[in-house]
Amino acid sequence: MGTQYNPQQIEEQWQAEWEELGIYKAIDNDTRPKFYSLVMFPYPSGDLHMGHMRVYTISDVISRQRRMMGFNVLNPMGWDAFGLPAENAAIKRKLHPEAWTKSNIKHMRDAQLKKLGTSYDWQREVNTCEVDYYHWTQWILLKFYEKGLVYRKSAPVNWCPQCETVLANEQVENGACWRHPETQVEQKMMAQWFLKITAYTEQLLKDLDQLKGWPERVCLMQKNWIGKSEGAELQFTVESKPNIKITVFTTRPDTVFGVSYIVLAPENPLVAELTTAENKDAVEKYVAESKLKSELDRMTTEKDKSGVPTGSFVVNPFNGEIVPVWVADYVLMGYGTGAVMGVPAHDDRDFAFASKFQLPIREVISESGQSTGQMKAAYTENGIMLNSGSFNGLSNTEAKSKMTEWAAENQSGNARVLYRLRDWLISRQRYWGCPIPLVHCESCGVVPVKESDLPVELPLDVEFTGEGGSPLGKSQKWLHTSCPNCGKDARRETDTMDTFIDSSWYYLRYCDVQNKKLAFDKAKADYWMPVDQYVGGIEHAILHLLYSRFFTKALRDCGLLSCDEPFSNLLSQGMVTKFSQISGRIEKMSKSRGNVVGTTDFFTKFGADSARLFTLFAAPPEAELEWSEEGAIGQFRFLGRIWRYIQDLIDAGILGKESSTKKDFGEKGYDKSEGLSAQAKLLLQSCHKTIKAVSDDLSPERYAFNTAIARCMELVNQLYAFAAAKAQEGSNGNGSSEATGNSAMSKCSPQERELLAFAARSLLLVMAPMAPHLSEELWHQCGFAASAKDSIHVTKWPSYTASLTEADEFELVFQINGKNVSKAMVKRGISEQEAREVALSDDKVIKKMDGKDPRKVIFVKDRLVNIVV
RNA sequence: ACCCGGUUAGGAAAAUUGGUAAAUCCGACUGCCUUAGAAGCAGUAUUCUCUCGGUUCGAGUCCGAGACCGGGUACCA
Repeated sequence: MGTQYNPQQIEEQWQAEWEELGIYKAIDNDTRPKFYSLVMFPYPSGDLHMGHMRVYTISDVISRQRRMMGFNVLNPMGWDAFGLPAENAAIKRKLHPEAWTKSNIKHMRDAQLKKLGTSYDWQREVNTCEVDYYHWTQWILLKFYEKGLVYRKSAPVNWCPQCETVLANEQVENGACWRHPETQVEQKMMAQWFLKITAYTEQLLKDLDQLKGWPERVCLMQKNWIGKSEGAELQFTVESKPNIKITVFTTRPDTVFGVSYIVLAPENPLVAELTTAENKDAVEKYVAESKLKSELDRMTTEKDKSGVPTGSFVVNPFNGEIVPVWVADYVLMGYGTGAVMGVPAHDDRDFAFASKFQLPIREVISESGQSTGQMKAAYTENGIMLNSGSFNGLSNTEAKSKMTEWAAENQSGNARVLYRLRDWLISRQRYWGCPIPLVHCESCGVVPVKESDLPVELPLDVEFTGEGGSPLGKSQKWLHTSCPNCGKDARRETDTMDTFIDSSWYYLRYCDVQNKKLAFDKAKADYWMPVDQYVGGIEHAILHLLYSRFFTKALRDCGLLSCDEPFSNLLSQGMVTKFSQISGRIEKMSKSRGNVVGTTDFFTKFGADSARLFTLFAAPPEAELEWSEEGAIGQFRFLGRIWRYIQDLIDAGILGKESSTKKDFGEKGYDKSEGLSAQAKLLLQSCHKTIKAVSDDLSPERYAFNTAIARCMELVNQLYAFAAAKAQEGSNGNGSSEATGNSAMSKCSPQERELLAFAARSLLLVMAPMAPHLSEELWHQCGFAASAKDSIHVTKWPSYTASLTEADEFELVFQINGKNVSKAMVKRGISEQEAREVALSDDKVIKKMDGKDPRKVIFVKDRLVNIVV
């Protein structure tokens, strides 16, 4: 009797063995084709749960299968280790962020990711909070600075007057400070550092077309985020002050004859200039109120339009009409020119505004070109121009360009393309981030730190109170330095970088992690890049992926890299959910919802292989997956079935290190079907079919892990059916309840023994990427391994014989008028003529046809005959 | 509001190009067992693919309309 399947006994042992053998090491410039497999590296928050494990499992299966397919696989792992939670932990628990982060990393790496049985090349581990890494983050920033991609300007920040510090957006809860729910957060203008991502807007937009391997919706989200809109800028001269012109941006220059007012954003500097004495109080009050509103009111869905008139008027350049200038907070200073022309007849928002304040509504486009009278809503469709002077009668799309031309000729406007994408604010007034390597000198201004003086290290002796401004500013020793330019006293920049910067180039550092002279060697990066398969959460569809694309392009333009796009293929795995006691609903697995399933308990009870199989099996990778303990145990049962079957084969002497049964079946696999029983033939077909199906399912075109596992289960079911049939042989029906066992197996002929060995071999190989521990253990037990140092994970992926993937007979279906009537077993490849004869002589068909003549007969090869009467 | 995506047995899902709907797992049920099982073996059942209309010899699959569910964006001019 063989041993029982006990994952605890085998998993840890093989994990150690793999590490020792170094089989997951990626080799620079190897002759095999390269495959760069990447998973979004985690923030080391301390503990991973089953929900997190999904992405690592998927990425690991891809890596392992590609390795078996003969690729030189780079499958690295690292840590996105800077960030706010470490600082919060420091404030709360008096623990230094570095200590907190490092102990979390150790736990996640050794007790969680390794225990999952992942195949990472740990020699390439990257940690963004280590000097070795952020040295190069700073170096890259200096390269960008040289290129003019880094600049400083004033921008609003969230400011808590109680803490006297800047808050990240996540620290603002319902408009209040996360530490002081009673204190309203204010918007304060401060000088901030920006990265000029807008220099790459068009490339970022255009190259989305190249990303054929990305989910369409991610491309669409990026496209919307970039938000290209084509239109025109039009100038309206202020009536009382002709030297002042208000420039508005509009995508609808064709509606300019319908302008009944102009609106300025409250922050627009023109507001003060244009407000007349009698309107001063009202306008100032309104501006002050809207300053406070911003955060809180953005949450409310339907906002009532508000606004006040400035008392000034402007002239419409097209028709000379005089229209009033208002201030309203539905106009944003940050987009376009901070001024908008109000066309109530053809814009929903303007319609609402005009209705509320009884401003005129003039129709200038309609379906027919005729006035439709009293309007009840804005007409935003295309149509024919009216009330528009010489442009009347044109289609509005035609008028758009004609009117823009007219504006340009008359010095009152021009065509203009606008993007929603803004420059990237990278300043964070925090401690636990990468210091910005710039120095402020009284005489020289902003001066970059010399490359040779990098890295600018984070000082470790900093106090964390969470109050009184940036922690770095309080470290006097660190703050004061000398100017790299003139040598006089200077101050370091106390802002640190947004952590999205750290994660915008980590995939490049993996290519050359040890480099002490450069962020990465160009040749090595060019060998590995682009990433062949990136796997990660949909929550990074916009920012992380867009920033990384920007970095790749900017680094390319710095001459450091050759590729245009970092990630050729992207897989966004769905989230893992579970019923939450707190909300009473099925929700995303998370600590706050109280529905997490820990990894350690499950791994010790049922093993990592069962956890891996369940997360792969329960849903396709992009779909949501509900964690189910019963379901996961089902996978444990499945593995137990494989284990017991193979033990029986070993007990029967069919397999095992000492057994003499053939263990390698060459390129085509075992392919002798002559002399096999019907049941054995089915098994042989099942083997070839499984290899084909799993190969297809694990290919990048499909990544259908769920069906791959289902195919493996079918093969196992077929193996049991074969054993049951064997047990029946000669035992007169009421045989033993165990299908397998020595008695059944020992009845096998030498040919059947070979077939079983082939089946076991094939099954273990195709299961290896998904259940790496069990496959490896049984591989060795069966004697398939060439030596103790050999591994199934570096064994060649099996091939199959196409002709053996199907039975030579199949059920030909007979339909009458598309409805199933009958069927019959016939030879595969039967000709249309033969099939037609068989169909027309079938009893049920004759009966159903009732003597009628077939009008038409449709034949689908190896499937059906459809008789139309 | 707008833009995506989805809806198949009790639950999760399969069905590469229109061609026998329901592979596989969970759950339920039945039988077997001289180790009665969170883990064995063998077997059974459930229903016609959300609704309506169209194209077709033939539609879960393609087209149109609607219902419901999920996601993204959110005054972007």
